[in-house]
Amino acid sequence: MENNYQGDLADIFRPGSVNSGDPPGVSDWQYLDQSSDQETHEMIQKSIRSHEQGFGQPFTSLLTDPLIHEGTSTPCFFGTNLDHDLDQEQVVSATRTALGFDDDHKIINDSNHNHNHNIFSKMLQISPNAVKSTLSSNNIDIMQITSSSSPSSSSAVPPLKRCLMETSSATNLQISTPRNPGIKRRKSQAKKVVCIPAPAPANSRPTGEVVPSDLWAWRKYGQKPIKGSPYPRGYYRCSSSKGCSARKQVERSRTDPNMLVITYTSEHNHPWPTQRNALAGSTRTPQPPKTTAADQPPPPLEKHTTTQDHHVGLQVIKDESSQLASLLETEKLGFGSFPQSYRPELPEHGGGGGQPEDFFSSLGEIEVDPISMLLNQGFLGAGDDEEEAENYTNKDLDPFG
DNA sequence: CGAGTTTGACCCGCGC
DNA sequence: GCGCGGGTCAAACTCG
Repeated sequence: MENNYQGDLADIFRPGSVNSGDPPGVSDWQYLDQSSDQETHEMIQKSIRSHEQGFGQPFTSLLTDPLIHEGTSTPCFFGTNLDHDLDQEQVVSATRTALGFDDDHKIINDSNHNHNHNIFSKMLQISPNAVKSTLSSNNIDIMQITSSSSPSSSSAVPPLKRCLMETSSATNLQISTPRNPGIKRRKSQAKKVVCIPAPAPANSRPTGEVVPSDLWAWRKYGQKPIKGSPYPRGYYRCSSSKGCSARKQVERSRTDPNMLVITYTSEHNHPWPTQRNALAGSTRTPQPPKTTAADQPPPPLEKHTTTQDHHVGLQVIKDESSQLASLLETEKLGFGSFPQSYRPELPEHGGGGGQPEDFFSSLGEIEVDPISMLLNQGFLGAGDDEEEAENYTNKDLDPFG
């Protein structure tokens, strides 16, 4: 049986100190925070302590980048991974250079908002070499990839804290405690929680969410109002393959409507879909609600429209997300410099394949969301050949190099 | 026609 | 045991 587990964000942005010379530990969080406050640190360290006590793995990742949704919210991704023990050798940390940290744990490209670099490009610069070089056994599963000045977030709560707040409950649900022996219960299902910036604030569409599409085909099978939250939760299952048990739940953050909390449940039992038609699995333009306004949850924030950008193959939201789309368009996700072995399975064109151009052209026929791509596919699968990994340097992986 | 979403009903875990 | 609330099912519907 081949290993279909493709890794996730947690596998990539796992622990370790940013500076490989530093001992890993709570102190690593010093670099985390240019924007978070004491309370945030306490939340983090609380999770870390839980982790150290064996209560699962705490946060796994958090990325922010002010340029993606500059002016709306600070994107951050926040994951947990509690369903399996990761091979420590898979863990990535070499972020100081790959992700833009300098020796002082300051963030490169922070305030300058270099628009030629985005979160994805940074993520894609991670070298397998680096992954293996800075691993240690007692690490913290969180790090901030880029700092954000988060200049115009309307919320008084720092984005990081919002993420922590938003995901902490989901995380806690899965932590096994003596009082809560994880037998066979719904709550004990392995979950990965990802907090991402909402493509657009939920305003014109009272029902449902504009869910960032990913390479997987998701079919919505339900939606429920959630008690205590003005926003409904959407339920999606993988439609890429029959029998795939992968599911995800999408809901808008209660504390920050600009954020989407996506909870992934179960793993895909199949490789990435090699090709998808334009509609399959996509979130198509929402139908007008059939129910009365009184039946609808409140959300409203701001108008937006959706579209399917078939050129890039990414569902985007016109207005602020077009920025992201154009970034993807121009940078092609940085995959051009990805080692073949870490590329997703994609259709070959004319027997070509292998060349970046072919790879890029193939992107036009699938939906690509680097977030989920990294989440679900990862490029650091278990059992990566170390020798192979050493063939790639940061330069090789640097789309700008 | 086959893909999707919507939505009320149902199932079931969990707390009291 | 009961009720609440989250998760899933499936019929009805829309869309291309």
